[in-house]
Amino acid sequence: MKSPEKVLLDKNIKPTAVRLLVLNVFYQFEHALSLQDIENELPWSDKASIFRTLKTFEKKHLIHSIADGHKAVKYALCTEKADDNHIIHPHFHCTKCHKTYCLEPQKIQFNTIPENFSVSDYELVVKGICADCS
Amino acid sequence: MKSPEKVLLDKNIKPTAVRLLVLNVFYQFEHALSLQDIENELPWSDKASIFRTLKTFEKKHLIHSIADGHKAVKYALCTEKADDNHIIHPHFHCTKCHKTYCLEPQKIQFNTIPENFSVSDYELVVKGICADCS
DNA sequence: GTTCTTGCAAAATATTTGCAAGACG
DNA sequence: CGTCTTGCAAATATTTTGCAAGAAC
Repeated sequence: MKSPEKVLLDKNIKPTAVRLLVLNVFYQFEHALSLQDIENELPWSDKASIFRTLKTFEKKHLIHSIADGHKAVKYALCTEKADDNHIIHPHFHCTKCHKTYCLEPQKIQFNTIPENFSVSDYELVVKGICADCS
Repeated sequence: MKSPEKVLLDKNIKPTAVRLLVLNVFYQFEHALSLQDIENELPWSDKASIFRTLKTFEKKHLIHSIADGHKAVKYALCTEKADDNHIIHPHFHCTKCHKTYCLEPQKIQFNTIPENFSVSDYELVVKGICADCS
């Protein structure tokens, strides 16, 4: 298990106090987190700093954002994975508790893209009821 | 071609002035629209009324919402389609002009859903560059 | 010193509700 | 009358930026 400091350094992110705190929050939860979720976990940190930390993490591909359609955008750690074509990044959004989970990446075939549209990424949100709620 | 009034009546929505205006805006555009987009098209209508119109349309399944991760939620007309299992509802989000298009529904096989998670819907957002921007 | 990060404040953007007047049956 | 719809105002929620102090190199 890599130390949090090393995780950040490997991504070329300076391991500052706020950043380590935010990263640790991600390690604590198995589901995706909104800015508000993280602020709730870190009441003594400033929301703007957390916001900028998330943007930094996202730019450096340490986390990715997920639009699950419920309230704010959520964020989750990126999985180590070759960014191959036609690899889909699936998430599961529970319509009851509104938690969003990352699922295993999966290859798909998809062939209804119109002419002259070029694809860079696929984002799938599966809606339903999670194990905790059923 | 059904008249707008009939479209609303068929969905059990009373065809009022604001609702017809909003519906017509959807007919005018081939891409998905945010609340703000619609307000811009209807400067003499009240945003709250448009908002409630969208919620009504969504509840009656005349339109559906799309979270493409860019700014506000967008809405688009529902296609006539059997709500079969494993039918995916794909949208294309252009990362340059930020327009979101509906793509043709497509059947997929998807098998990385964990135990005890029950699926009700799949929503796919494909990211890339649209024909207008390339 | 120069660059980067942080906290505080506040602006900007987006969503949602309360309420009363009017429309409609 | 009773229900539904609308416009106006305002509350709430969410995202984003400006700026100055301090930390890091």
